[in-house]
Formats: sequence, structure tokens, C-alpha cells
Amino acid sequence: MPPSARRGRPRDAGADEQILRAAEQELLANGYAAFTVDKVARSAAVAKTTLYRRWPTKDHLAIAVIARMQDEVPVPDTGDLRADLVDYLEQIALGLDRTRRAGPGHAPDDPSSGLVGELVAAAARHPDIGALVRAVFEQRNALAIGLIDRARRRGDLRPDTDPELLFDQLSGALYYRLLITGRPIHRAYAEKLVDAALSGVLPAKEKRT
Amino acid sequence: MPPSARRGRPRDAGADEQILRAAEQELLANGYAAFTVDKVARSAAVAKTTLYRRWPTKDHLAIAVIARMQDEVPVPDTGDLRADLVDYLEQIALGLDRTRRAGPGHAPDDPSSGLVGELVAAAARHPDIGALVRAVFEQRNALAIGLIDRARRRGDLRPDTDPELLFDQLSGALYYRLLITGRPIHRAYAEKLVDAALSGVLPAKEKRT
DNA sequence: CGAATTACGAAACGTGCGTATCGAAAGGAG
DNA sequence: CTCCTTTCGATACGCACGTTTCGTAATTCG
Repeated sequence: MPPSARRGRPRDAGADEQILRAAEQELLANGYAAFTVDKVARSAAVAKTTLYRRWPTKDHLAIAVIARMQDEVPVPDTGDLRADLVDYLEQIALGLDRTRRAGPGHAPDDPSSGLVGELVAAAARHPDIGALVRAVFEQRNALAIGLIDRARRRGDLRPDTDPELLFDQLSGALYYRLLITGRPIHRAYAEKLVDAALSGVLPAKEKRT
Repeated sequence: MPPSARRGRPRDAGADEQILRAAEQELLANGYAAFTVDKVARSAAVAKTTLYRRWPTKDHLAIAVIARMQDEVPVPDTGDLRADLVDYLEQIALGLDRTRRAGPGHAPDDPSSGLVGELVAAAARHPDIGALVRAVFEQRNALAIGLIDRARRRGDLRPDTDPELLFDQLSGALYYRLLITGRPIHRAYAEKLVDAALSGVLPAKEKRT
């Protein structure tokens, strides 16, 4: 209710969208290196003051753009846990690849984490960005963890399985590849990863209950 | 041989160490936010020119310091794979914790990735830093992967186990926790993680060969 | 010894981030 | 209609990064 009852001059409704659009275009075109606040403001036909009133930092603006690009991942749920997990991981990898190719000079085998690396650093620098990033990921992860937990409850996984831990293994390996070792993430890797995490690596004879 | 046969005035041998020491102290004391080149140069009693002749970027200097702090991790090899892996992961977590507590205001449950986040971002920004980071990690990881592979060859793991993939699951989960979800990493987590990765999560009856 | 080469310190510079200031504009409250 | 509050655009500012310039010091080559 109070949101409509503000006191002074209302904020330009279109400004937010104009700025976000200009920022996204600039980020995807030239990458984070050439991403300057003045350029975005000029491109959005907006004074720098207006921009800083909405996002307190260049990082905040960039994260808003990146988060916006990420939060459209459909979660499959066909009942086949392995297939669903592989599909989900591949979706994530595709989304990451979009941000990885940001900027000029993106060779196909370029081992660069791209914008996600900036996201991690921004989360390390600004506590509030860290909280935002965690919230976004928790929301996304909750869907996948629910997927795992349903499989556990219907008996496809051992009852003592920790869904969150399993998800850490899968998603963690993905991001580890992207951010640190920089090796490519293709579907075959996702399949091997899911298989290994599900069935483990111990010999059958030594398999514990 | 040619290194001694340079032409002009030789570089001040002590300058490198002075700068690195001053940079490390400043990084650990006040974190990356307050880490300024001028301050480091002043603290090391060195002109900024001298500093930039050795490290082309503030990021390069910071990474040199961080890499220096990380590359002293002993790798256990007692023959007990599970115990060795748990110990190794705990060692890594401790090393990460050192960098996590950099800067003022480090509450015990502060979900901040600290300097490692900056390392990831720097690797994304500068290709040469990315190559350096990958080289450092590959060297470290090779030891752990060798550990896994020896266990596989002596029959403690299934012969078709991919050591690198298993390591991705373990290390990835660790860094994922640190960098993104920001949750703490304690020994109990490392134990659960290793157990889950080794024995998998499928029910015994459905266990495939 | 003299010339060429390279490193050093000091200082100035351009650029980008984030802040501050100022006048004008757009709404609500009396 | 007149205040009051808030936003907007424009401009200037301080700070830090990274570069450049310049005079000086150290070392090698001829």
C-alpha cells in the first residue's frame, strides 16, 4: 500500500529498464573490462546520478544484469533422475556459456570463466551482493534438490542420501571446471559426472549397505 | 646462463621480496578493498615504477601473493584412501580459510569467499593470470589425482574410475561451498563428502556392476 | 675511460569510479 | 496556490590505477 503513497517526484519508470538494457548490451558486446558506468549512462540517455540512485555500485548493476540472464532455467522432472540431472546440468552449462563468451576475443576453447568470475568476486567484495547471489542460487538449487529428494523418497536413492550434498558434488564440479580448471563442459561430461556421483566408485564387492 | 649476462643496471634483488612482503601484509591486514598500489609501494620503500616493472597489474601482484600462500599443502599418503582424501580436503579448507579471513570485519560465520574470489575474477579478466592459476592448481591437483589413481590400481576403486572426475566432485563441492553458497567447510562435511562420492547414493539392490 | 643499456625514484598525467553540489522539474500536503 | 519532498540532469571533485616523462645511478661492452 505505501508504495503508491510516496512524497516527492516519482522515479522515472522506464529508466530502470533502459539502464539494464544498455548495461546488458555493453556487457555482452565488450565484456566486463570495457564496461564503464559513464558509457552505460550515456547509452541509456540518463545522468550518472540516476543510475547510482538505483545501483550503488558498478558491481551491483553488473550483477543485476547477470542474475537476470541466469534465472530462466527450466527444471525437468520426468521421473528419470539420471536423465533429469543430466539435462539440468547441461542447462546450467549452457547458461554459463552465454556469459563466458562475453567480450571480444572469445576463442572456442578459451578457458575463461567470463562474467561468472566477476560475479564471484563481487560477492566476495560486497556482503549484500553475496547475500543476493546466495539467494538466487538457493532458489534455483532448491528445485534440483527437490528433484533429488523426491527420487530418494520414492526409493531410487538410498534413504540416508543427503540431497544437498549430492547437488554440491554435481554443481560444484561444474563450476570448478568453469572457474578454476577452465576445461570445457559438454554433455558427455555431465553424463559421466552424474553416473559417477550416483553409483560411486567403490568396487561392487566392497559396497557397503 | 644468459640470466647473468644482462646489459644494463641489474634489478634490485631485494625489491621483489620487499614488495611481496608489504603486499601480503596489506592484503591480510585490510583485505583486497584497501589494497592500493601506492600504499604497497610506499610501505616497501619503492617507487611505483619499480613495482610495475615486475607486476604489470595490481591483480598480478595480488595473485602472486595469494599463490604464494597456497602452494604449501602437504599431501598425505598413508594408503587409506578415505582418510587421505579427508585430510587433503581439510588442508585445502584450512588454506582457504586463511584467505577468507582477510580484511577487517571477519565474523566467524561470515559467508565471504575472500581472496579466492578475487583470484577467480582476476583469472577471468587477464588470460595470463588464468593460465598461471590453472598451472598452480593442476600441479597441486596432480598429487591428489595420483593418490586416487594409485588406490584404483591397487583395487580399492573400480578399475573404470576416472580419478580426475572424482577429484572434480570433491574439490568442486568444496569451492562451490566457499565461493557461491558461502556455507562453512568443516571436517564433518569433508567426511560426508568423501563417503558420498566413494560409495555413491544408489540403493544396494540397484547397484550396477 | 667513454658509450650504450637498463633500473631507479619522483612527479605529472589521463581515465574511470563514486560522491557532492546545484538548479530545475514533478508530484503530494496544507 | 504555496510549501515540501524527491528525482533528474549537468558539472566538478577526490581517489586509485596504470602510463609516461625525466634526471640519475649501476653495469656491460668496446
